[in-house]
Order: sequence, then structure tokens, then C-alpha cells
Amino acid sequence: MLTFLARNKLIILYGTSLALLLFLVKWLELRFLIINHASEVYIGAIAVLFTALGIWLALKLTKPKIETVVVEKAIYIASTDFVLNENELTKIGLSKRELEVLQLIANGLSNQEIASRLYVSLNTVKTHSSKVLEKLDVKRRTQAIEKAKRLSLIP
Amino acid sequence: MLTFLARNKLIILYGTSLALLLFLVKWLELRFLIINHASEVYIGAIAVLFTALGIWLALKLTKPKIETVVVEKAIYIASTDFVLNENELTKIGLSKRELEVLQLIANGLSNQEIASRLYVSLNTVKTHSSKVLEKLDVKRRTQAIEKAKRLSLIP
DNA sequence: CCCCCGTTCATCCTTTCGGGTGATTTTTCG
DNA sequence: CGAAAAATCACCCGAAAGGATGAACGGGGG
Repeated sequence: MLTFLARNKLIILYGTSLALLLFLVKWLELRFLIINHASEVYIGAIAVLFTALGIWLALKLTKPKIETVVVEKAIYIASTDFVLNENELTKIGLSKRELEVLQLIANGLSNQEIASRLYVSLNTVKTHSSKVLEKLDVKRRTQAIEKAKRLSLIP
Repeated sequence: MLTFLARNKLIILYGTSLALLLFLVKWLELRFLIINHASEVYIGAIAVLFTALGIWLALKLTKPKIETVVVEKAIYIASTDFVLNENELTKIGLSKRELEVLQLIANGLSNQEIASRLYVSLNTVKTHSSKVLEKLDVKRRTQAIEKAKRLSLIP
């Protein structure tokens, strides 16, 4: 019931207004029929009155347009956690020992220092280091470091 | 003159319309005075006509109001942009050239490749490289890279 | 004018890295 | 169990990096 009133609010308003207007017209018509020689004033009044009514109705009936503007707001997230890229690791085929040596190289250790750290000989480290360069398809350890970080093999 | 017209555009338009309406009213009045017994129809027609005219005028004279609603949409972006740590750079005292060479070392270039890139001799690059190691207080370029990244001197 | 700093370049020498070749031992997997 | 892969080790040699020393030049500031 209330929804019916709300939905048809404009129609009811317009209908009531027209009914009132017709009543007003009839009433004015009867009064001016008595004063017969004043018909020109009567007509002029009606013209102005109903023009104003039309303007009022038009302003009431037009709804303002609603325009939605979407503004994208960038929120930056610092990503500092390293996650090993297992896919790349499998693809490149580094062994556990080779990856270990690569990490120590990237930490700035010399071959001899790595050998001491891992309790192996310098020759062993050189062998692993060479395999790392070969599998990463690079020419020197600085390139290996850069590529391994880029591929998320080392942090 | 033109500004007067532009500023009073509505007034002039409304006045002209009213003049036209009065003319129309007078004209209709003369025609319906001839057919005297049809005064009721005449009045009804005037009422409807001028209501429509008012509506038309209102639509022409008023622009529809546009209401703008701004909606913010959050977009999350991982922050990968490097920001140089100027404090550390000043503290360590690397020159522009030295920093440039360090960056190229970290990109995996050999000394000879850096020399070609910068149009200088290999000796010049070795000199800068040595100064970089000295100022960073490290023993080899892999250590320099690691430290420079840690201190946000290079991306 | 002198001093300092940055840039460039050279030379000599040492150390480290990287390529190549080969072998042995250990571990993993079908 | 046997084959393949991984790990370990050795040796030779050249390339590259790094240390030390020195010099020349230009620009800026006192």
C-alpha cells in the first residue's frame, strides 16, 4: 500500500494538481461569466497562471542526473619476504649443493672461504661454481648473482 | 552590448516569450469571440496550452542538475621501486662515477665491458673499482654488491 | 698562487677466478 | 642390483680482478 503510494507519487501529485486546476478554472469561469465584460483580463490571467504552473511542474518532475566517477587509488605494499621460485630452480636444474655455493658466493665469500665453510677442498668449490655458471648460462659470478636474484633463486 | 545580451539572456528570452504569448492570447481571443458559445472549450484549451508551454520553457531554461559521486577503488601494488639512500651515500663518500661503475659491476659487467660502456680505458675502470672496494671497506666485488644493496646504494 | 678532489691513464705484480680434463667415491632411483 | 647423478678431489693454464705506485689535467675555493 505504502509502496504503491511511493511509486506512483508523481502520478498522484500530477492528477491531484490537474483536478484542482480544473476546479479552479470552473470556479473562475463562473465568476467571470457574471462579469461578462472582463473576459480579456480573465483570459490573460489564465495564460500567465498556467505558464507558471507548467514551469513549476517541469522543475519538480526532472530529477538530477547522478554521475559516478571511479577514482583508482594506488596503495603500495613493501614486499620483502623472499620466496624461492621452485619452478625456475627445477627448470635450471641446480643441485642442493650448487644452490648452497651460489648463496655463499652472493654473500660475498671467496672460493677458499666457501671451502672452509663447507669443509670441502677449494677444487670442489670451483667445480660447483663452474656448474652454477654453466647452468645459469652466465660468464661470471656477478652475472650469476644478478640472474639468481632476478629469478628468485636466492634472496 | 554583447555582454549585456549574455548576462540578461534569460530575462530577454522570458520577456520575448511573454510578448509572444500575449499576442497569441489576443489572437485566440479574437477568434473565440466570434464563436461565442464555445467559451468553455476555449478556456480549457488555453489552460492546457500554457501548461505545456511552461513545461517546455522550464526544460529549455534550466539545465539538468548533475550530481557527481566519487568512488575510490583501492589498487594494491607491490612496491619494487628503489629509493637511493642519500645519507649512506654521503657517509661512504662514493663519487658519481664510482657509483656508476658499482652499478654496472652489480649488473654483471666485466671491467672491460664497463670500460667500453663508459668510453674509458680498462685502467680507469680498475681505478674506480678499487676506490669502490676501499670506500665500502670490502675485499671483492661480490661483497661490494651485497653491501651496496643492503645499504640501498644500488637497486 | 696553492691546495684539494675527481677523473683519466699507465705500469708492474699478485691473487683469484674460471675453463678444461680426468678420476674416485657416494648417493639416488628404476 | 646396476646405472646414473651428485659430490668430491686433483692438476694445468689463461683470464680477470685487485693492489701498489705514479702522473697529468681540470675545476673550485681560499
